[in-house]
Amino acid sequence: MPDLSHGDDAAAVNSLRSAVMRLSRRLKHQRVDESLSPTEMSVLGTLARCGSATPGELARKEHVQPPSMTRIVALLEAKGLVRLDPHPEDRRQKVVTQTERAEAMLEQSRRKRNAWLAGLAADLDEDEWERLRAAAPVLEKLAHL
Amino acid sequence: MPDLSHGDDAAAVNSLRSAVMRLSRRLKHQRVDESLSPTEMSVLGTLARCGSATPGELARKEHVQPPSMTRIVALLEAKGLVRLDPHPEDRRQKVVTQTERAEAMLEQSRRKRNAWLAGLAADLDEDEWERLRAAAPVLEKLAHL
DNA sequence: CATGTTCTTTAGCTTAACTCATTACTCTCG
DNA sequence: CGAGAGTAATGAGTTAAGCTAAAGAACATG
Repeated sequence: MPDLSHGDDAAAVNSLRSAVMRLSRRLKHQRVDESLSPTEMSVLGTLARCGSATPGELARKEHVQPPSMTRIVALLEAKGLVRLDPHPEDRRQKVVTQTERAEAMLEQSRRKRNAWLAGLAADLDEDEWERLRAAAPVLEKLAHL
Repeated sequence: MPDLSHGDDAAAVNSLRSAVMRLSRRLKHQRVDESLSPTEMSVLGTLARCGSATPGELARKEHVQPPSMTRIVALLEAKGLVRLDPHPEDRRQKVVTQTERAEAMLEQSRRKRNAWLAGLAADLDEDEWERLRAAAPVLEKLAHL
């Protein structure tokens, strides 16, 4: 249980908010792959982990409103990275599944990401990396809390 | 020096990217103060730390293009949170300083943020908070690297 | 001085989200 | 069984927050 009277928590929240906003701005432009927005990348990543999901589930995971996810899924489908099938039990829903092409592109983007990583490596020491690794799951938790 | 051959780094980068994008979307909506965008808040925070700065400096710190900062500063000025003075040595530049009103509003928003924090406190244990505190400065570094 | 460079600003555009409303389907309860 | 309530995806229009290109003013340097 965090000590709320401790000023450091408030300061950390401040600092996190600033850093997250600035970082997200950078990430928007520093795309590992042109032609694919960060949210689209994120959706592909989610699909890679979960296998397949309905648009609604994806919207909840990405913290985006359903209409936005409809649009994103449509774009991904147009790029051949995703397939839409009817839901087996509920004909209102659809099932979004990534194609083999998406796997190939994820692999390719993983390579590019490693290059970017190498660039960062020069500026962060091992202790800093360790902190990032440790915090990553907490940030994920925070993101969909 | 990070071990790039170690797959965990790539995974962590993936995870960080996703989490940062989702978090930034949440932060956009979960404003501690209506009527003030996250970037505007961030600028006020920077000014609180640095005293005062030129629009150009602010743009570099926030990783925003100069025209965007012009707009942001203009909005802050319209809300009476910031004052623009001529630069003492270079008449091309201006000096942005926060007003007493900004300090009051920062204090008020600090209170609201603590309430939000209290909400989160229930869902994070002390170890997780510790990781966030530890990672915050690294994220800041990353943000303006 | 003249030319080029830097800082801010203006104007117009793009993107990626949002809200509201609609359609299609499912579920529940009388 | 059928009517009304609820939920899923989507269509249309809007908004927000950044961007680029270009202009104007002030500085710096040959």
